[in-house]
Amino acid sequence: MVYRRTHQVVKRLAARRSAILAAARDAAAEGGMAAVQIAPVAVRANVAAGTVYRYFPSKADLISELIAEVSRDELAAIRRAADAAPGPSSALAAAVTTVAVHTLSQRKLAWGILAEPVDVDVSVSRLASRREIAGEIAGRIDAAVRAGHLPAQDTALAATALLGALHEALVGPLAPDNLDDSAKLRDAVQTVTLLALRAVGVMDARARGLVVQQTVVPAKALVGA
Amino acid sequence: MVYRRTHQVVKRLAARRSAILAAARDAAAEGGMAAVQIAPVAVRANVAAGTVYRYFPSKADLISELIAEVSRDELAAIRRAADAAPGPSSALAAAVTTVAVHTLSQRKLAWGILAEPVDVDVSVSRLASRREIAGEIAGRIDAAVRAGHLPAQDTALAATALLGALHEALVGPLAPDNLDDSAKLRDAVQTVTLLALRAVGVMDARARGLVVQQTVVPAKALVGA
DNA sequence: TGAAGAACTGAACAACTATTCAGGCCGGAA
DNA sequence: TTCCGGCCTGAATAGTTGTTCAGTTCTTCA
Repeated sequence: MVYRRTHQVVKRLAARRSAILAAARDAAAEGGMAAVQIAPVAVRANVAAGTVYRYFPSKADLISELIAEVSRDELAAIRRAADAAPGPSSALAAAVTTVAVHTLSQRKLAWGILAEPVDVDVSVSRLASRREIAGEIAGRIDAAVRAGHLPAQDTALAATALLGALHEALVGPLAPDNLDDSAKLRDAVQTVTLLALRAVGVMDARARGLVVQQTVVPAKALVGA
Repeated sequence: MVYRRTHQVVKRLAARRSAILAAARDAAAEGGMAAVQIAPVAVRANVAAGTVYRYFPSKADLISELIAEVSRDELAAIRRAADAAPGPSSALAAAVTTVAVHTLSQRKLAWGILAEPVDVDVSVSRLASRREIAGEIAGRIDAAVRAGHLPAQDTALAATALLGALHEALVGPLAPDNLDDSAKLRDAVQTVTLLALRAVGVMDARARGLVVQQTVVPAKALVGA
């Protein structure tokens, strides 16, 4: 063997792989999953179309990894926010708010990742990612139920419904299209969070209190949106 | 002019048009919007591919009309159910239940019509249809608010969120895939209806009562699903 | 520095599908 | 019955886009 990968080469390969993924992410953020096409992504990443296939066996694999990456980020953010909360209800509110903020801050990307149909291969991996997030929410609901803050319920179904409500209200085709300034964004986040909390059985007054608590931190995240 | 359309010919043309639309609907019900392809639809409708273009200028027009048709049916069902209810809260519950039942009874079709991305031309017409349904729900929420049964709120956003919750919980990729027997179907409908009513501010106890009221009639509709 | 192998290129290929159109068919009027 | 014009057919066309691969360039190491 007369050729071995140098550390520098390994680094360059990794960088290129990241560049391709980033290019795919940018494309999705601009035009949804339909815009993630090999040729344009390759151009963005400054490589030839064929090179993409040295890093990803197929387009489906590329998209799967993109989805996994975005979902990982979101899940981490949810956990961070929820774990920092003082109690289970507050944690649930934080989790819901985080989902809302993340969704809003990259609407097209979220739409592509959440709803657009893709090959079966991709949909399998997407399903796994979404289940993780739904499971996290379900767990938070469950904690609040066990703490006696919420009535007993099918937490998995509730979590799914909550995510559906958030996504539809914030990025779906019926979502208001004038969520331009940050005041409106914050209003929208608060409104849907309130709806979500009441849906799982939080009393109106208490829900409003929890929503207000969640206002400060996420508002900052929206500035960069 | 030596040729004029006979009544019989007019009828045949209309029948053929309906057949094509029905074929498209069947295809969508089986495999989502992606399965609505000209050639297969033509085969189903017992016509040649080219004939489809004598009835619809393009595939986008065909799909637009399909969506409009399905939405019209659903909207009519919602209105019928809600108008038969004794009061505004009951009407809202009836409307929500109707959406849930309709959605469930044709999951693939609903998914295709609600979420799958299509050409811009189609998305415009789809948006209009969905707005009508969301508007109907928003109106019912508004009536309940005016009657003092619900707190004041952004009814348009609430309606959108409700639809999102229903759809995601019942037909989205996270929806439980074992909604096979009618008992489970009824459970699912009741659960999401309860969530939806609580989301807009119906008190838990009252919401449960409204949900029970709505159980009998729609259950029958599900038998044929 | 040169040989060997890895990485990259980008044009060609392949698969899929909406759309067209020249030619055949059928129904209507006289 | 005959002629005419709209209706229908379905193979060919055209556009799009994922994937391949022969040739080129770059990297490693003796």
